Amino acid sequence: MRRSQIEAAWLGKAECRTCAIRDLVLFADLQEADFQLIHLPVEELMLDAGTTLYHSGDEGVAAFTIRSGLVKLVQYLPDGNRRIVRLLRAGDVAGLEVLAGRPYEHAAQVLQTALVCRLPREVVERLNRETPRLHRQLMNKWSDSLRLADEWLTELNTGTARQRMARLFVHLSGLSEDGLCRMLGREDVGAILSLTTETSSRTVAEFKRLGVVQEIRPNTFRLDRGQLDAIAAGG
Amino acid sequence: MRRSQIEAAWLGKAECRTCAIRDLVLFADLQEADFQLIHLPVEELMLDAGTTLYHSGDEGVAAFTIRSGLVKLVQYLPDGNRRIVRLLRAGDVAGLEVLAGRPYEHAAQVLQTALVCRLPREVVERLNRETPRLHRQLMNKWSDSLRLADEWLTELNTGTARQRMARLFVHLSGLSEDGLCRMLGREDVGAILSLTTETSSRTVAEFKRLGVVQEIRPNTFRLDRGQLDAIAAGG
DNA sequence: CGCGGATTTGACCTAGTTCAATAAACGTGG
DNA sequence: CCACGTTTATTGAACTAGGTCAAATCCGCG
Repeated sequence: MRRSQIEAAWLGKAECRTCAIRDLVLFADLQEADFQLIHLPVEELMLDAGTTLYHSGDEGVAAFTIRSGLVKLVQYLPDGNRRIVRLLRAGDVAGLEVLAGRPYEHAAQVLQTALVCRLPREVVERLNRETPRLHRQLMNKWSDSLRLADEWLTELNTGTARQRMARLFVHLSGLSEDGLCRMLGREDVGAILSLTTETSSRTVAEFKRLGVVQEIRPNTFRLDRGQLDAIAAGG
Repeated sequence: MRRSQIEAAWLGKAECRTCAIRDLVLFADLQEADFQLIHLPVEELMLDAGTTLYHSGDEGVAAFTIRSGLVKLVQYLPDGNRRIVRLLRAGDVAGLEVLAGRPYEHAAQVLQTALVCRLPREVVERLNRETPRLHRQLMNKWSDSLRLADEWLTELNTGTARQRMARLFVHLSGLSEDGLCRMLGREDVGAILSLTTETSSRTVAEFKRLGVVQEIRPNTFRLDRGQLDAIAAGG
């Protein structure tokens, strides 16, 4: 049982002013003067796969901007069952709920080495109070999260295992620049699509056999979008 | 194919200042002066079951506060499939996404006669710009919606048909003051739990047979929470 | 009373689960 | 760099929950 070993990954204070992906993130609209309002440090962290950003139920002291990599939000059921409710990538924000004064809703774990910025709750709250320029972005992030959650339900939890898996391949390919698709571990796939690991494995195997996907290197695939779309639609 | 017959249900301009459920809704924190900022009318509407508030993809001109009744948010898949992604009741807000400048994500339809307030986008935007007191509430509503969406996925789309149905009964009973539970049409139940109407029907029938629920009058049930919780947990 | 939609029930069938065994992949220390 | 233990993925065979198709019943309503 490791608690988050976040401390180990400290890179330094982030320089938000010159952030390369600022147009993607929460501080997109901020102007020079607004940055004066940031008094607590925004830290930059490099986190390896497997690291936990926070646990479900923890009191929220910070939200996290994902600058690169991939993070999963996991929710546990009373019966021990486990569902992955969202995947976050560059530009997404984990732990928005703390800005509404609530504890974390999920556990957040790194799937692919991630660079994240830790935004203390007070920094965001202060900025939100003092400058209206953050409102719009914050609203956008909420809206994005909600749209993602709804899509997740309708796309990845509706239809046959083949359809859902096809949609997952497409979805994941959208998360990487190169055309390739890094598939997740079979257990995680199961927790996303509401399938057993066995069925996940079998379905991926079937797709390989049919040539719908091609395994370039272990668990990394080249996709045939045409065929995948056909399957996703009910082929 | 009826378009929304919202016009037919116009009750008059809402008097937000004296709203009976103001502490529940978006304008909870507003003060006397803030109401001066409302220039466009907030309309109050009484809508019968079956009425459509808006369609997916429509350009958003207003959000809606639900004051009573029950509203479903429906999302359609490319293949014609249909999922209900959320149920809204008193205090909830439909169409928040328009405040982030996006078109409606879902279709919103009334399930049980509903009293709603129509909040023109500009009213909320103006208030949001000019008074910070709305921010907090708006944030809460976003956060509520997101939590509801995630719960929906983990509770109502995970486990066996019996478990999901048991959780739906419990969930619905939470939406009415009297201890009773008004169940939805079997087709809607299917669209919520990701089941066919037949399985929905069979499962409800089984629960009746087992005495887990008791049909007081057509489609209205008295629940045995103990047994339902047991089933929900995997009995 | 008779019509149209929703619900229930039955019989059959298949997609996906379960249980169990095997085989890769991966990290670790020698 | 290789042997070894651990984890993770794959595959098989038997089983079952839930889907499918079709018929029967119920219900509100003009």
